[in-house]
Amino acid sequence: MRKIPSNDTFNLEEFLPFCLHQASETVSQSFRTIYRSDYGMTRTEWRVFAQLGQYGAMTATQVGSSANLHKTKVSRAVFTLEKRRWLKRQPDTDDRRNQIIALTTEGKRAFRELGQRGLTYNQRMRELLGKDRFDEVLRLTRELEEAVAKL
Amino acid sequence: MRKIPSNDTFNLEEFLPFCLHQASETVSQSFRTIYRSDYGMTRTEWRVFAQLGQYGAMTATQVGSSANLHKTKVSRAVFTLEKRRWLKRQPDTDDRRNQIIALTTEGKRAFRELGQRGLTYNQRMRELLGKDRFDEVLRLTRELEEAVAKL
DNA sequence: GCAAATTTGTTACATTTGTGACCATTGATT
DNA sequence: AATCAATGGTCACAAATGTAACAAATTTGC
Repeated sequence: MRKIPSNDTFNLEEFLPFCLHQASETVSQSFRTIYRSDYGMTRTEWRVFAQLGQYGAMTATQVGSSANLHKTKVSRAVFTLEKRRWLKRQPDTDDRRNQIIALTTEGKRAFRELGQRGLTYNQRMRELLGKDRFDEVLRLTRELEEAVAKL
Repeated sequence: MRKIPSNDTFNLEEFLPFCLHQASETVSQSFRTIYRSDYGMTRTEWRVFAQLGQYGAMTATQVGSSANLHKTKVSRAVFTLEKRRWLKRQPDTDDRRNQIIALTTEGKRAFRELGQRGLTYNQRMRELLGKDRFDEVLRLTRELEEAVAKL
């Protein structure tokens, strides 16, 4: 009596969405305390903030498409971050539907801090996992997205 | 003037939580339509359901620890799946706090269907990504969780 | 130039999730 | 045995998200 072959039977432990979700959530939660406890941000807020810190001023739509966030999520995160005075909006004179969003001076300062924490976290994980495997993970995440696009 | 080195500057595109989240969400959403549109299930329900289909009867706590779901999430998913008559609960005579949860006959039938869809999806992704890379992803997801545990 | 279609962003409402309190039961300490 | 702590599960309330409708600005097609 042989073991059930994984190739013609559903097996959760080899099911890509499940495995990825588990790993991703485990990793995300381990970083969460930094933006959450230390800065009182939600995951969405942190993601919007990081986009702006990384790439500079852009419109809400651009934030959303770059980080894969629905426009309502972006809208709400922008509102909250604005209240915190970490970003401000400017009307776009070319297309008055847009608003250009950019970090304030204080927002940039906060981003330098948080970016530093993120860098430290990343380096730590790179050590723990091994640099080759870490880089392999990054490469594979890109390839995964390309693969899904071909579905 | 050289490019900013990735090793001493925060860079979103190499930030593990971000990259993993993007890939994981992209993959999850591409499978979502199957349990969602076709079966009207939420992600949490599907995850609880898959645990039970895969591993058989167990307590709510076991479901949660196996799939990394908070007990309230499990509790609510179990309630919904029970209404749908896909699972039922039995009191545990050894420890009357527990309830043993198991799929019903109809639940098992549904799981065979959904499992088949999942298998097909997984095989498709394996082809698209390449078997080696696919297997590599699965291996790395496990190693990632171990790495986080050492944090 | 103008009506219809599209895009940007916000809002209201419904659904889902997070958090803490809670009850019932079991285990541990004495 | 009596008390106290720990565990399994549910509930109520708050916070976050998804969805659809919307107004305002722009683009398209005629």
